[in-house]
Amino acid sequence: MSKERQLRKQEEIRNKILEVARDIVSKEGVQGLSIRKITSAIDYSPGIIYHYFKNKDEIVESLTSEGYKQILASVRSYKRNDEAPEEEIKEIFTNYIKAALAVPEEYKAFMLNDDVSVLKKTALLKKGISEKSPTLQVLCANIQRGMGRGRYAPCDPELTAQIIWTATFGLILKLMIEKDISQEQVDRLIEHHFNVIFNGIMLERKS
Amino acid sequence: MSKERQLRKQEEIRNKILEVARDIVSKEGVQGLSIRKITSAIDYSPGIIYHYFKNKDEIVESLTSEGYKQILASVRSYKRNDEAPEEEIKEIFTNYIKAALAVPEEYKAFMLNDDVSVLKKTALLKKGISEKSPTLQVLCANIQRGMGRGRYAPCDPELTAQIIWTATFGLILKLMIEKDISQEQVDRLIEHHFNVIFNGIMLERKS
DNA sequence: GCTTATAACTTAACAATGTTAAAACATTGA
DNA sequence: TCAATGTTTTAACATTGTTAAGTTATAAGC
Repeated sequence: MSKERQLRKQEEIRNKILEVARDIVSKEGVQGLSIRKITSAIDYSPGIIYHYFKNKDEIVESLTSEGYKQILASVRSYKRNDEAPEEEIKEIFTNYIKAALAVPEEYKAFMLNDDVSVLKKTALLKKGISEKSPTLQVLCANIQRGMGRGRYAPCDPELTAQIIWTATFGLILKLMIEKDISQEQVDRLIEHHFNVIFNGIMLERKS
Repeated sequence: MSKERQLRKQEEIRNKILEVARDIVSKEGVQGLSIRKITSAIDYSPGIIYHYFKNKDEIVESLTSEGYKQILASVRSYKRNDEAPEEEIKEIFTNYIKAALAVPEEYKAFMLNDDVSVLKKTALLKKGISEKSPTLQVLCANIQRGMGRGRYAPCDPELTAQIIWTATFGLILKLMIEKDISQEQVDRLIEHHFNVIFNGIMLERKS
């Protein structure tokens, strides 16, 4: 009768741990997180952690991948724009950027962790990349659409998607590291970022 | 009479410490570096470190900023190309990327350290940015040259330089995190990266 | 309701980390 | 040789993640 209640209680504490941990991470960064900080915040002894998690890494992984899921969730809503796929790309990635900037510590930890990073998962330059990352998938589809309509220059869509993706990734990290940057500056940078990606810096195409 | 000899000996040990530390970092990453690993490698006791360095951070900073200087040094040689400044840009940044890929751990630690990172120093969007970073400076000058000749679209050179810079930064990190990536793949990505930046993905300029 | 088995939690310790103060040793200059 | 200065070690401290053994609580069976 209490089997489910027991499991629910267990989940509850697990979530409490994650909640407190998330709080610490958002305030002091992922390196400011410690087992004892967590347990003292929930009035338990340090050892208890290992009843709910394998180790500290599992907490961090759980935390950051949840954060990334949240980012991906905020990307789902975008309006189809068949004539100008680049508008769709811009909208999707702008959402992605803003969502990432809302949880910078989680994002950095998730992306830069060699073991988990999406950057690693999306085996670069190999076919079928885009299936693993929804963002890359949509990006790829849009590029193909623009290409099909003769609006974009002929290219390898997956390769191009990777390039746009890494470029945007760099912008995000820059925005996170940079302090004292206003919302207007952020918007202006994003604007210019996509302007370069769509139009390039040159007036006439070469080669 | 031994004042200089003494200083030289001091410098020698300091360098030995840095050398050993660099070795550990290149093998085990910056997080694999520990005071005791260093001192046991040079057959000293842990405490000695603090005779030559303020603390561990100073070692890491010294290490990574040296690594970055080395990267910048490899960028100095490029051939002037007044008709096609983008070729110069491409050459400079390709050198920069390759040099960074040669010391990935140092580069990552240097760039992502909130306290030291160039990303922070180059107060974004403010006038006079480029003076602080030689790479940005040259990049900026090239953009202005291309613009002056009516080869590039009108833009804020400093802003555009920042965009190219962050985009390339993202590419570098991606290349570092991604394992099992061949030299050809790296070259192809770099090629495409600059192709997008120079030409954009669209056939005709919009807006 | 008592007993018992299982789950939840604490305690205390371990090893590894950065760091420091005091002591010991070495070297130099007079 | 002696004192002063510089160099290195020693031993400790506090903080980390982690674990094994013990303790307490909870639930199930009779």
